[in-house]
Amino acid sequence: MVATSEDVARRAGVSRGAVSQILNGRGARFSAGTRERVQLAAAELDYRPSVAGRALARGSSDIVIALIPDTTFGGNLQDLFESMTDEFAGHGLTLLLRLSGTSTTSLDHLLTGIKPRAVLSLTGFSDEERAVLEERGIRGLESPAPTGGSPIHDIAKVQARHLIDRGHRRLAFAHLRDERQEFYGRAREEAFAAVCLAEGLPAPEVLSLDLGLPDAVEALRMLPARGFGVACYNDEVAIALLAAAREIDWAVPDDLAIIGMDHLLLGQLTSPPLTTIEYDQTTVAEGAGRWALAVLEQPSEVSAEAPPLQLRIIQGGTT
Amino acid sequence: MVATSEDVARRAGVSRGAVSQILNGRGARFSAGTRERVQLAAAELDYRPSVAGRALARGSSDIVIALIPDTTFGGNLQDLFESMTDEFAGHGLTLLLRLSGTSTTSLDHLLTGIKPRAVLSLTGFSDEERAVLEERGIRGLESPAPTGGSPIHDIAKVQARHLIDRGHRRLAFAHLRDERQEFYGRAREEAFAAVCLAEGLPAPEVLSLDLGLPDAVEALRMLPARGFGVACYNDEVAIALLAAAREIDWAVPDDLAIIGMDHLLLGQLTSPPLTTIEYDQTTVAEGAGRWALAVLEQPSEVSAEAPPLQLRIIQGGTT
DNA sequence: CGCGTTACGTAACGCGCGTTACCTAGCGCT
DNA sequence: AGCGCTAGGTAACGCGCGTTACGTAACGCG
Repeated sequence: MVATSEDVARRAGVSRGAVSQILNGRGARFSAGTRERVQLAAAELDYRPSVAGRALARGSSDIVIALIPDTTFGGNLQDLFESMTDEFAGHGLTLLLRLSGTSTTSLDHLLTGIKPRAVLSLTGFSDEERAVLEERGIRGLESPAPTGGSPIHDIAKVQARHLIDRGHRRLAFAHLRDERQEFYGRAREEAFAAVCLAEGLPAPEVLSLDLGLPDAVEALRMLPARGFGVACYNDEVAIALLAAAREIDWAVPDDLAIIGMDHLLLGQLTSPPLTTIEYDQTTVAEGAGRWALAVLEQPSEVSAEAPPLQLRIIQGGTT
Repeated sequence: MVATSEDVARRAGVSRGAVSQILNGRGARFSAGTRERVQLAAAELDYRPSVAGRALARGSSDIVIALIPDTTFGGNLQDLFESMTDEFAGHGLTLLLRLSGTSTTSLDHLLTGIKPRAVLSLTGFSDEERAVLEERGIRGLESPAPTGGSPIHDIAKVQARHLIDRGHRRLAFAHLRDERQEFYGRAREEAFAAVCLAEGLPAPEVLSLDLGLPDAVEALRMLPARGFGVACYNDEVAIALLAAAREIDWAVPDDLAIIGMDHLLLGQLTSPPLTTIEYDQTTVAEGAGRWALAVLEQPSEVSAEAPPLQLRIIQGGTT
């Protein structure tokens, strides 16, 4: 049905071993003519080595599995993974996605079974995941943290600084009440609180809401007074709070200042449009992809350099 | 590093062949004692058959690849795939995701390499994709169309009927101007137009917009007059049009009626909240997952029955 | 000529598994 | 005893590939 290396060998008039060597870069020992004949035959037959056979012989496949965190996927992120898929394909690697919400043992099964060349995560691994990878001897690739701390901390810092710069002294952090965001949300909250502390401000209030009007209103009522500046987990939370403020007739940004995160298109359609933070996901992804490829092909040089996360404040009308 | 079937065999004091047979349901010929010893040994060693070895021996792996269409992913859909991942895992299948934006030849490479047990698509395959699957002899699973037409047609119909029921005679369809939606968008538009025709109404106006205010306003200006009822590709488009209407001081729903699709949480935060269509993605996914498993395990009974897509109108304030 | 090199390939093993043909012991029956 | 049968299990092949030890010429050189 599909051409095997045996077919290629026959067509090129050589042995299977020769085909294998030539097509895998170890062909220096063969004459130019033979190399050419093999290359040609492979091309003509559209030969594509079997992942299974190769994995069996070599111990690991050419598959790279990207763990998709339980944070909101879609939109830019999707574009990003798409371009990464193409980029990897160009290097003979197959990028597949795995939703990582499932248990760690499930991940373990995946690894022992598929023997991927590497596992990739743009948001870093949990300790559990790291342990499993280590145990199975599988390469874990995570976008190295830009100097100066993780992206998560950077985001929290930028949000806090912006609110403080705009004159707010009483700050709050608004979580998305979704257990899947637990991990990142908590980190963001802590980093945010740290900035408040460093600036000599009182500890921030902490809100938590679902994306519904009643819930958002309820959250606002938890604030001790008007005049707070709220850093939101993302633009969706920000939109919800904005709607809630309108509902209870709080003026934005006077009674409530809001800064989001993500620069969602929908966030610019509110009135006033959201103040938010943009970062170029495409750049991040391309960087991560390129970096991953480099690491995979030059296992020695683990160049831990990655372009720093560029966070840009989009000044809207909510701060 | 990892236990092989040989290890299990040694530990159970039997041959490797016995292990293979017993663990694959062909163990009726073995004594109960032997079966038990093998099962126990496998459990103790946490034996997990190598995907590669199995794929090689059997011709296809236990991997199921889900093609993720270029439509918006995330949110409910993500939950859905997550639960499907778990459900598949329970049946010894590994569900991986593949962004299908990339070329068909890329899909071809994927198939010939990995030899997945099946390829799954919730939205149906393109003709190209179907051809590739056929050629490679790989099972393509698509959620069978509920009786009475595809989900796409159902959506268009429900939107049109609702607008007509609310007294609108001049209808429009609003596309999302994103080439990735091209395929589904066009189908929806055509189905929508068909309903108009059947009802003796003039052909619908066709709008197309990006999710930005200027673009949405521009789209509205393309309408020949006020008083149109617009069926939107999704809630995001609807939100954009709603914002545009407010921008140019059109009253909703009098000057412009809007019905969305998806029942996005954010769509309920607008003022007025969106009239939209909800469908239980979880149910759809679970149904699809169950169906897929059934088909895979009973290759003969291709029960083409799937629960019909339940579309429910969420009456908001925009119609 | 005789010997050592190099250039060019090939044969063969093993990766982990599924499958099938085959073997052996035990038992019942004539 | 001889035959047939079944239950219970094993040996061995092949899936497609990467890798390495091993030819086998041709060639250079004294």
